[in-house]
Amino acid sequence: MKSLTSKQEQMFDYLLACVRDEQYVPTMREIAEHFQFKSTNAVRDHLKALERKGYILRRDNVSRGIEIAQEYLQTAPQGIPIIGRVAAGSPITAIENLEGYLELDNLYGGHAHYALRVHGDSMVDAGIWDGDFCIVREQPTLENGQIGVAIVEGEATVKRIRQNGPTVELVPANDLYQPILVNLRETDFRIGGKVVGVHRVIQ
Amino acid sequence: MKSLTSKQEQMFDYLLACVRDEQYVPTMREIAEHFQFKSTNAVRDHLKALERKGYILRRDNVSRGIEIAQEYLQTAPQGIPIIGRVAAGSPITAIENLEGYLELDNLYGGHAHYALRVHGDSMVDAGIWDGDFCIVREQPTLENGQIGVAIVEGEATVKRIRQNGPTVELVPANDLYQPILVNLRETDFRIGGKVVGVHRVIQ
DNA sequence: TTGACTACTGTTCAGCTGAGCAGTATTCTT
DNA sequence: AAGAATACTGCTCAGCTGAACAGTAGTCAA
Repeated sequence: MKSLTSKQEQMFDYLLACVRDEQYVPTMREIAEHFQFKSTNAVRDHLKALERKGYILRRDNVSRGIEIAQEYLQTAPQGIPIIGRVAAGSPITAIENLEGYLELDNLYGGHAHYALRVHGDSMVDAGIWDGDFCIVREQPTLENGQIGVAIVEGEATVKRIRQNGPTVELVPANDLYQPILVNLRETDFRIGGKVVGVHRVIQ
Repeated sequence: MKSLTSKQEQMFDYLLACVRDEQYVPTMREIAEHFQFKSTNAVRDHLKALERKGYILRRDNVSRGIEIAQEYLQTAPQGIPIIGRVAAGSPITAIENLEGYLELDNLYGGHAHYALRVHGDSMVDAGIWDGDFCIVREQPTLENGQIGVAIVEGEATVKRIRQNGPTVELVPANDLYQPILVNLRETDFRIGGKVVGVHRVIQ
């Protein structure tokens, strides 16, 4: 994007502040007053420059018809910064270390996902601990042996799920527990989805 | 909040659509045209009602001076819905099962947090696997034995950290590895923070 | 030194804008 | 049966608004 002069930048910052912080687009006269211009034409020239350089869009002949270009309208980046290699000597969250942002909506967004809190330690060997949140993608079936949510008689549990004909085997990941066998002919059973993520809050 | 009549609701929905989806507050005449009113006074009456009931705020004598009340301006809830007990028979993501939303910014927001991708299996017995994201709260010290980020000669690793006088012990959570001893007098060492969360993406 | 660009002042003008008043009709509550 | 609220039409008016034109002054590159 083309660079702005210092005056143009001031004006753009003012517009951003108005539109983003208030929900409020100023008129040319309001802008003129803010910058203590004695003519609206000063504003007009600046707005023209900002439009030409792609920072704003304007609706002609419409009061308060200024629109901030999409790419400048973004709010602060969402999520937690992901740090890659730590550059020697620099503070750990320095920009040069930044690899991206960890954000659940971005990671799992778009499809039907939900989180389920795990009770008990039956899945510890799969790295799923008591109290962890399982992030589940809703889907009606699983490949044999995948970890998913089994809903047995309305009760949801996270297990490794294997189907053998009319019997579904819910296999814990902990030697202290035995697999649970569910007879599809006798028991109300459905699959709540596939576990696609695990989140643990410590302390 | 007071309830709206159906016409008032239509108008409020229209305003919400304009303001939220476009960045654009309509004039009374634009609203009148949209609803095919022949007089702006119909709009005026509705806006008055909406203002009286607290759904909007108005700037008097200002063009496009409509403001949506803060509580209605919220965008869609962020994060992944957390499902509690699954009500029998109902679809799993039904509202009655909803317990809240899993959202990293809410969980860890406010303070200086970052995420660090774990390489290797030295912390598997602590439930931190190869490829997991550790969510780290920046802090300069740890209590003895807490899991945190150790930065040794600019290299960041997640370990259980214990300090014995001039020596720091980086203890893996895996019997296959030996603790690493760091001499503070010889080695550049600092603590990158405390691990307060773990996130794993499966598949 | 010429021309392009930036950064304004000053003024005019058509048309937009919200506010206000006077009505009408309908529905709902008391 | 009466009053209040809703849901409009129709019209006027002061003041706001963006656009346009004619200037001035400074900077900067060719």
